Amino acid sequence: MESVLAITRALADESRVRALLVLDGRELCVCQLIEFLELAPSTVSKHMTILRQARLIDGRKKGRWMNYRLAGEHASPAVKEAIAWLRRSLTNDPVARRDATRMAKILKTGREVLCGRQNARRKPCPIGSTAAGTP
Amino acid sequence: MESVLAITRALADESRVRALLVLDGRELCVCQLIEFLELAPSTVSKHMTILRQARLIDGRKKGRWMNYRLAGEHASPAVKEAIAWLRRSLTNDPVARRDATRMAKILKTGREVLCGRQNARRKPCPIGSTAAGTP
DNA sequence: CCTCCATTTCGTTATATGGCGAAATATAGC
DNA sequence: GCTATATTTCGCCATATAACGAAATGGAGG
Repeated sequence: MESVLAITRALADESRVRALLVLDGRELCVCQLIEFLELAPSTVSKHMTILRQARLIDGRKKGRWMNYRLAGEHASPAVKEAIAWLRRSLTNDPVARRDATRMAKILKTGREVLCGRQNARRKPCPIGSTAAGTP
Repeated sequence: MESVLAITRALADESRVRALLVLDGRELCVCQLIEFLELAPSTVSKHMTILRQARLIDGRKKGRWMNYRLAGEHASPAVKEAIAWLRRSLTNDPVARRDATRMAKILKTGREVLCGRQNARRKPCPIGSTAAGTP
């Protein structure tokens, strides 16, 4: 019961739902999620922690950068089905569509703008290997 | 997006999840749910309101008694799939199993004990037509 | 070692939420 | 009309939660 409640509670916040949807099919770094959600870094970090504790996402550190992606094939059936449910239920949602467009732009703007947004004069995120713009 | 969040938020509480599970395949009256959840009548009423607003359940009044059941075939795909997800994810859950056993007993004890529990010297709930002990 | 940078953790604050009891409302029977 | 009863609504309270900024931590490079 607790694992199911961890999932439902993790999904009970709009920012976390939106984050999960843009994580579909790609790995993103915290800095990209911060840009996307337009929240403070500490807030995004906490949201990611909640999603991770519910096992909805996996995180891996690459140098200074922390990447997150949706739970993969090793995930429990409950997790997999919850993610599938979210995806199906919000496929035609206007917010989700607008988010997808925004995220595409964020991935394009990439390095210079991205980290610079959060702290002036910051060194850009390096390009990662999994997705364009992901460190 | 709001309807999906209404669903996820409704599922983010253990009592509401447990109520949904015992509503599977049966219609129950508030008094039975009060007995089952061991919460105050006002609390159960509020939980049911949340579930109803998320369209996860339907309610209908029968005289003084209010019956609730899971959303039926008219429900949205998101609602249907969320309920199915819950059912599948908690099929073997010990809490859910214990709850099912308890609810079977509550249905058996029926009228005399049920309403009497909540207010001494109360008239028993009349027997309903949909399930044993449901008004 | 240092400085710089990304992220997490911590503490605070405003708001939301789950619980209760009391009051209000709705229904039944006389 | 009345009384009795089931349920909902309201108000209150304790706790949880989402947001923020500051501090702490972890990693990179010199």
